[in-house]
Amino acid sequence: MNNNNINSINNESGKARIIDIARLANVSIGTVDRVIHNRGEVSQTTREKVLAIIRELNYQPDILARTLAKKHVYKFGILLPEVNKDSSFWKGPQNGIENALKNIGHYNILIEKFLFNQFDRKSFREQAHKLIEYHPDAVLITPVYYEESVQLVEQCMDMNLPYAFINSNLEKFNTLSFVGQNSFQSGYLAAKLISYGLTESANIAVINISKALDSHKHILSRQQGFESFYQENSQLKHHIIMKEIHDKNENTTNKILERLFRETQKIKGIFVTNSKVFKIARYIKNNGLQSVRLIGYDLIDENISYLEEGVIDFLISQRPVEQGYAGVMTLFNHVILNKEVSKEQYLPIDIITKENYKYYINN
Amino acid sequence: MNNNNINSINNESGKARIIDIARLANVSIGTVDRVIHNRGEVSQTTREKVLAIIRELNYQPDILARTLAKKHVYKFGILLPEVNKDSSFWKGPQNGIENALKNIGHYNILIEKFLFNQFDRKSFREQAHKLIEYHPDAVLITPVYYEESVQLVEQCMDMNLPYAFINSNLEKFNTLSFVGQNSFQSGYLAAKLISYGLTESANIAVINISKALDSHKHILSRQQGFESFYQENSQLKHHIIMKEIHDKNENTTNKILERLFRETQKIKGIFVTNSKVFKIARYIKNNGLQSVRLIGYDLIDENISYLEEGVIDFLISQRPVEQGYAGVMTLFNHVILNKEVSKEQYLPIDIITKENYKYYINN
DNA sequence: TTATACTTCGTGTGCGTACACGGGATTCAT
DNA sequence: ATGAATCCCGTGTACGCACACGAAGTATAA
Repeated sequence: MNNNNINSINNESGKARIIDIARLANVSIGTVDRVIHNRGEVSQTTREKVLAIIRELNYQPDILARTLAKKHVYKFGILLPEVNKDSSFWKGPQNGIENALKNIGHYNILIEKFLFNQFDRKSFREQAHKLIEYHPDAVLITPVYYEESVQLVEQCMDMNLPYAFINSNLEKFNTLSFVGQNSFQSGYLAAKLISYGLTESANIAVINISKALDSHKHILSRQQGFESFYQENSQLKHHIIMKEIHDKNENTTNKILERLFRETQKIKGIFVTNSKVFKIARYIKNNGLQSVRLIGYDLIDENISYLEEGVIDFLISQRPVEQGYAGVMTLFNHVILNKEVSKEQYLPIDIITKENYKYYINN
Repeated sequence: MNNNNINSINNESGKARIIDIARLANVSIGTVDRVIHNRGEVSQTTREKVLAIIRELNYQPDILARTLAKKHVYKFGILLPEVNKDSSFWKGPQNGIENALKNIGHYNILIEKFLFNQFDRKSFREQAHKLIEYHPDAVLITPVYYEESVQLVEQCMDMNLPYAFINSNLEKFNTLSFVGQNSFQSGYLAAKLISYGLTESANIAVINISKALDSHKHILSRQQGFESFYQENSQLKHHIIMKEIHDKNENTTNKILERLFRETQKIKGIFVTNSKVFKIARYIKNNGLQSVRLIGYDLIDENISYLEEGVIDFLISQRPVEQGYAGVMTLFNHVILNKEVSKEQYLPIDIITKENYKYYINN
């Protein structure tokens, strides 16, 4: 009549439970629990017997029941730049973080963001300090300043805290994972796009716009990727001119550009190595310069209108939302699910144009 | 000493539980449960009192505890084309489905795929029948054949089964959601890419390659989008030639192409409206045709080598993996989480080149 | 031997929800 | 007034796991 087969070793769903292991090992669930969590107080023989059965049944703890039973609230600390008036780029990762939280929020997870001023080394240091004091269970870092990041990472290692990087990488550290873009290849792609169908000989400008002198490593990689393309395609007869702009105000920028266009004829293309491409676009539009191919980075609000008007031809997107999302999910997979996570998560190098940008704007 | 405040209305985490509602309403949790699940056997007054408190506390059931307690296994039935030797495109959605299952598999979810032969209407009908007999809790449909899809959808409506579409849409039905690409806009973008930097006057061929006469609606939209771009940019002096190829064997295809190139001079660009672009690429490569810009759809294995070699300039990707993923997640959000899902989920129109394709290949 | 300490293990309770079961209260008919 | 039927509702158990508590067993010393 009733099929409550109490002696069944597995339940009908086929998934092994702690009680199944316990029965097979002739011990109680308490003992199995101690073995699973390495809590000691188990004899060597029992321990091995239980472990063998766990392996044999390929036991995977039920994550729902575990979360429900465990009172612990996991805390993720995230160090990333605040949204500033210069660029809305960092809204992306923040949205991605929120999206991730919506997906995994059921699992007793608390996320605290520590936002620093991208252009202020001291602010980075302060927020890093607060991050540590927060006593998180895992950490996501945007390593903007090298030395300070190294220091932070070393603290994490001392405290046995898992950490991952987004947007840029500190390669020499054994991080859980890096989530971002291959900067070199994105620059390489930019060169391809700018040269595509440009058969005549031409001058191409590469412009670095930055606040301070220390251009970030991935900015440099973009530039190198760009140059690498032209080294491999020397038949193109394109000549590259490098230009650094330390971005104080619009006036200085304009003067530098005036001089550039005065001194160099036939500039057919400009590659801006970061999201500040709208500043160049503004100049081009105001001065009625036609037929200059312009390419830069990131689908931020400031760039969209110039993309719409055709002043900017292409934007390369780093999938900012996905960066935040994948960063959080990486911590989650490692800390809560104990899953393997891949060390390098290179996100696609999206090509954005006037015709497709609308479908890249989410949240 | 101990702060087990038994009379606390909310627990420290701030989330309202059933027991909190019960206490506030002076009833037992059983009654609250009956109200929540509309099981009747509750007086009108109590029911309203409980509902009021539920609203006031903004009670959200704990999805983990719910899943744990409920024995029901949710079944999702998915109707989609099998991977065939003509194209590996449908591997993408299948991988996406697997990915989704890995994410939400803890929630007692069973996914059954019903695979039909894309070129066989009868096979579609049979699998649709099996799908219904499977008695799923929700359904994901790739509506390849119109009449049969309509019939299937009507059955779903009769059985009160939620259903969603991926890849292509049946617009007149009130589906849960459509996950796919804006075909018109993708064709529009293709025209932009093919014309970008092509200043000379030229002939551009648009080629439809299909097995049967019934070209799918979204194929037609792609073509219309392409034409639309040139109508809006008549200054380009590009002339469009349409060509239908009913793809029996390579010989027939080659003959048609031979005639095309013989009769029409100065073909500078070719737009293939689906993933069969590798067939054109093969012809172009074998006949040493240089400087023909070639663009088509989908990052499938057959196309990659031609992309590598530079025969295909661009591929437009429909994010096949994400289609499968988003499709399953849509059912999950609706059925298990009772979340709102957006009616139209248009995925980005990715531009794939030799330089960035590697970062789009996952799983 | 008895007292003490330490090791090893089983039991019980709780996490928040679902659902079966059955008990008290009310109504209606006799 | 007594029985049966009906309507409402509370209680208990289960889901799979974590963890506290304490009990039994073993070893060591007095």
